Formats: sequence, structure tokens, C-alpha cells
Amino acid sequence: MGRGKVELKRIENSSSRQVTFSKRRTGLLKKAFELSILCDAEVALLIFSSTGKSYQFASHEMDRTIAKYRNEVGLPDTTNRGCRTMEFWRTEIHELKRSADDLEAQLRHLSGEDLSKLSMRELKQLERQLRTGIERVRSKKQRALQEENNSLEKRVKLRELQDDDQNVSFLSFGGTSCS
Amino acid sequence: MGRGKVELKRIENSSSRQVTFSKRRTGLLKKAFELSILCDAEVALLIFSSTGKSYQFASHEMDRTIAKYRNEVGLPDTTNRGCRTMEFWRTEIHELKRSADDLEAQLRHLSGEDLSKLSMRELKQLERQLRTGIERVRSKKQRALQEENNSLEKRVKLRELQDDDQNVSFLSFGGTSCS
DNA sequence: AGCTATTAATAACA
DNA sequence: TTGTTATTAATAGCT
Repeated sequence: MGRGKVELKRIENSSSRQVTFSKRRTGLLKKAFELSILCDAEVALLIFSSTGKSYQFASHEMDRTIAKYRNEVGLPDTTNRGCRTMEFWRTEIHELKRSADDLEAQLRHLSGEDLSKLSMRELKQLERQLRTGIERVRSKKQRALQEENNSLEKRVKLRELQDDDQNVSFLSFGGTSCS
Repeated sequence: MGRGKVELKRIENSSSRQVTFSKRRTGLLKKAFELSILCDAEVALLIFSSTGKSYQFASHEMDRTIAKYRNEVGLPDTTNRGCRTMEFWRTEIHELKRSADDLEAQLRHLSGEDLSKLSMRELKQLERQLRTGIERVRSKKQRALQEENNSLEKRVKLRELQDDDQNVSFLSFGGTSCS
């Protein structure tokens, strides 16, 4: 329901994905609420964005609904696997966060944000990078357009040939039937 | 969305309520699924009909999602207490890695690399983004240059004033000293 | 954040 | 319950 159909797969563009998440999350929560009211059902809904933010709806006490679920499914077994040291995880996470922060800063710079701390040299470098990027994107667009054109042209020519054939058969058929 | 609007209140007619429950439940589960796929979100949905029948959807391990919820809300998890922290960290790391990958992909795209899998729409969006970025960088450069100019100008004027002063003192000093 | 063109969901009915 | 269709609701793509 929108300007076009949507394939059921992860939306690659990050900002589109976020916008869609926001809109659909709202819709889903609303529908969960409506179901609980209209049909007198007990509904619990937990949503975590890919960035970890949490949203939820519960028509009744969340814990009660979860408890009901556990009761339905049966309690999960506690299979203890080898746990690494806490220090290992802590380090791992710290490093990941640091590199993520770095990447985010780069992204912001490329989007023209947070430029205040950059030197003139860095600004010039950034502009060069952006120019290169935009040139590549434009050339890619151009090529894609060209390809699309070519395949369209082929299809049109094919269609013309088919039409010619049909005309021929139609004429000969008409000639014999309308005697 | 049907032959008429519907008031948001419990449907009194039992069989209508049943039918509506069945249809809307299906719809809700579908949308929960779609949200999880399209937006790479973690979604858990528990539904109990008024007669007690249970339905559910979980994009990930249901218990993990519930554990995440409990962690958010600040309540201790009642299920396998020992392994939860490790599971929590594992999730955390997985998410961080994924978001780092995502950021790297975005960076490559902004640099005009790895464009082959992008649709025309995505290319256009990318170009817009780059244009915005480059405009901002340029305007920042402009401003920086301007500021530099201004401060330079000030310094020059100050220097001129000082020179005048010095000239005056020099003259008067010279007048007395070079006798 | 809004705005439409479109698609998707679904209320009423069979 | 399942299917059909007239309508309403949700939302995709843009700006």
C-alpha cells in the first residue's frame, strides 16, 4: 500500500529502512491495540529496532501474558554452555563501539554534518571525496539508464515484428472467412 | 477498511467477533513478520483469544526477545538467570557488528563504490544525499574562509594602528634622540 | 515531518 | 470457514 509494491526483504537503504520502521511500527502497534479491543483478546507485542530501541504494547499486564505464553509452550530448558569471561565480551564490545563511532563520524561528515571541528585541509579533502562519489554515482546512473533503454528498444522491436506477423495472419484469415 | 467503518469497541456479536478475530489475527501476524524482515527488527507477538487459544510470532528466539524486554524494563529475568548475561552480550555484539557492516556499506556507497546492486531509485537518493553533503561542505568552507579573512583583516588594521602609534613615538623619540 | 497515489487489509455478505 | 467485493486504512516514494 504505497506508490509501489515492496519486496519482502530487508530494505537496504538505511534511512528508508528507518522511516519504514517508524511508520510500520506505529501501524503494527495500532493494529495490536485494535485487535485486543475489538475481539477482546489478550495481546502482547515486543519490538526492537535494529539499533536496539524498544517498543511494546500489552493489552493486559505484560508479565501475565508472558507467563501465559510460557505456560503454553512449557518452560525452556537451561542448557548451560561454556561462558567466556566477562572481560572478553567487554573488550569485544568496546572495540566494536569505537569503530562504529568512527564510521558514524565519517558518515556525518560526508553528509555535511558536524563539520565545525574540521580544518580547511580536511574540508577540502572531504569535498574531493564527495565530488568523486557523486561522479561515480552519476556515471552509474547513466549506464543503468542506457541499459534500460537498450533492453526497452529490443522489446519494442520484437513487438513490432510480432505485430507484423499477426497482421499478416489476420489478413489471410480474414480473406478466407469473409467469403 | 471494509464495507464500512468500525467503532473501536468490543464487537458484541460473538460470531462476528470470532470472524474478525481470525482475520485480524492473521493480518497482525503478517505485519509483524513483514516489519521484522523489511526493517531488520526483532519482533515478538503473543495473542490469546478470549477463549484462551494461543497464537504467536517471534522473529528471533522468543525467550531471547522476552529477556531483552525484561532487561529494558529493569526486571530480573526469571528464566535461566546464569546464561542471560552471556546471551545478552552475544546479541549486543551481533547487533554492533551488523550496524558496523551497515555503516561501512553506506560509506562505500557515498564513495561511489559497490553501486552495482543499487536500484535506480537508490542511486537517485544517493545522488541527492551527496549533493546535500557537498553543498554543506562548500558552504562551511566558504564560511571558514570568510572568518579567516575577517580575522586577518582585523589583525592588519590592528597592525596599522600599532604602526601609526609607533611612527608617532618614533618621530617624537627620533626628534629628541637624533639631535 | 507532511502529502498523495497506490496497494493492502478487511467488513459485510454469500 | 472460505471466498468475493466494496470500501476504508496503511503506507511507499517524494519533497
